[in-house]
This record gives sequence, C-alpha cells and structure tokens, in this order.
Amino acid sequence: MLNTKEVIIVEDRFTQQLKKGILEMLVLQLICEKPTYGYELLSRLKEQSQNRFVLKEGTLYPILYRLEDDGMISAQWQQGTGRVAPKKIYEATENGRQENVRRKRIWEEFSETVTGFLTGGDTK
Amino acid sequence: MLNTKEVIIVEDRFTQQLKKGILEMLVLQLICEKPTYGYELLSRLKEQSQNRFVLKEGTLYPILYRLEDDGMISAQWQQGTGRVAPKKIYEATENGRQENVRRKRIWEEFSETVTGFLTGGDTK
DNA sequence: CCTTAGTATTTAGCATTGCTAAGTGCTTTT
DNA sequence: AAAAGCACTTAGCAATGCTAAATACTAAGG
Repeated sequence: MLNTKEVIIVEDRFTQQLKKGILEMLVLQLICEKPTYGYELLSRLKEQSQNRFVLKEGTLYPILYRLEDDGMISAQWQQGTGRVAPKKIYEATENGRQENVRRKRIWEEFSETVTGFLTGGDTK
Repeated sequence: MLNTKEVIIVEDRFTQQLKKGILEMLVLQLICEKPTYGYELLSRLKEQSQNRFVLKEGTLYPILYRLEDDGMISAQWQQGTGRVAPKKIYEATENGRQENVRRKRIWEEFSETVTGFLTGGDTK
C-alpha cells in the first residue's frame, strides 16, 4: 500500500461502553494462551478480532498494570537481545487463570441473558 | 413471603463493568415494546432478566433522563388518577426505535466477536 | 543527512456510566 | 404510629476506555 492511512471509524458512545470490562478480559485471555508483551498484544487483539479491537497504547498498558496489581499476571523484563529494545513479558498467574475461567463463565451467562432479553420481547 | 429481605449479591467490578451501555439498551428496548414509567421498568427489568438486572432508582432514572436528552424517548406526566401518584410515562420516539434496532445489531455482532475470541484460542 | 515510520513503554487528563445513599411525598398495611 | 410500598429526584464516587503526548532506539527512503 502506498498510503498507509486507515479509515477512521469514529466509534459512538454505545460501542465504546460495550467494551468496558471486555478488553481486560480479552487481554487476560491472550496472556493465558501464551506469555506476551504489550506491543504484541496490540497486534494480536487487532488481528484476532478482525479489526474490531484496535487499541492505542494508552488503552492497553493501563490494563496490563491493573491486571498486574490485581495479581492476575506477572511481569519480567526481557534483556534487550542484541540491539532489540527490552520487552516486558507478562504471563498469567494461577490466580489469573482461575479468574479467566470465571470471567468466561460470567460472560457466557451474561451475554445469553442480554440476547434473550432483546429477542424475547421483539420491538416488532 | 414473610421476610421480604433478599439475599444481597455483592457484584464484583467485572460484572459491574459488563453492564456499561447494556442497561441503557435494555431500558430503551423495554420502552420500545410499550410505553412505561420508571418504577415499572424496575420490576420489568428484574423479572424479565430472572433477577440479573435488579437496579436501584438511582441507576434507572438517570438512564431515562439521558435517553430523553438524546431524543430517544419522550415523557409526559400522567395525571394522578384519583389518589394514585402521577407517573411520568415514557415512549420511544422514531429516532429511539431506529437507534434501538441499530444497537441490537451492534450488540449481536459484538457479542459474537467476543465469544469467538474466548473460545477460539482456548486457554486449555 | 534528515525525516519518517516502526518497535516498545509510560503517563496525564477527560468522558461516560453504573453504583450507593439519601431525600421528598403520598398511600396502604400492620 | 410505624413500616412498607409506590414514584421520582439528586449528589457524589469508582472504574474503565479514550485521546494525546513523551521517551528512546532502530531501520528505511529521498
């Protein structure tokens, strides 16, 4: 591509609010799958969601710090190999894995309830 | 029931955050189904969700005001019939109905994406 | 050589939304 | 007389995602 600009999709308030809680869950899920560092998470989120979860750094890193503060993940700095900048590698703790399972269960039940609510009544 | 006290389920941060945006969507949906007033919405939410969306008034009314400010619903005071306190009846506007349809679409796609994300990778 | 883009992390400050808590006023039940 | 129910209002807090910008180093292009 000559022009690397991307189409900017202005997200409305609704869609933005839907993400509350979800992003942290997805990040935890990805780290449970395999140890990773922040910048890589950005691309994994983007790709695995078909461009639906395209985060800025300012969104992701605070999530990582929260998960770390809450004991869900642990971090260690990886030495800069050769000239590659050092990365902060995160991996899930035992607590984190349990919490991840719990959240998936809650999400499943929650989303089913909501969908049932919306389709049960039918606006017409 | 002699004792009307209910078991208090302390909700964790995660579950609370999941509701962001959702409650407003559900309220709009209910009003689209038929004109209603605030207090009745509380019970409809509670029943139709099998006790999963049990709101306090302080949560619901601000939602109604927002929906009204945004032109999704319109309100009119119903005269107090006899000795019954006057109620503020809300009904959906044309904009509200369109937005409701749009939100349902967004929710459907969103929830499928999230579920796919969580089941695709499998934490093992 | 200088500029742009890419990798990688950090931080400040704002907007939105749900929550608790409390208050008003009237009616019905105990 | 007190408690509980109906019905609406408001103040203030907590949590999370967003924008924007800064730092620092490497690689590529004109």
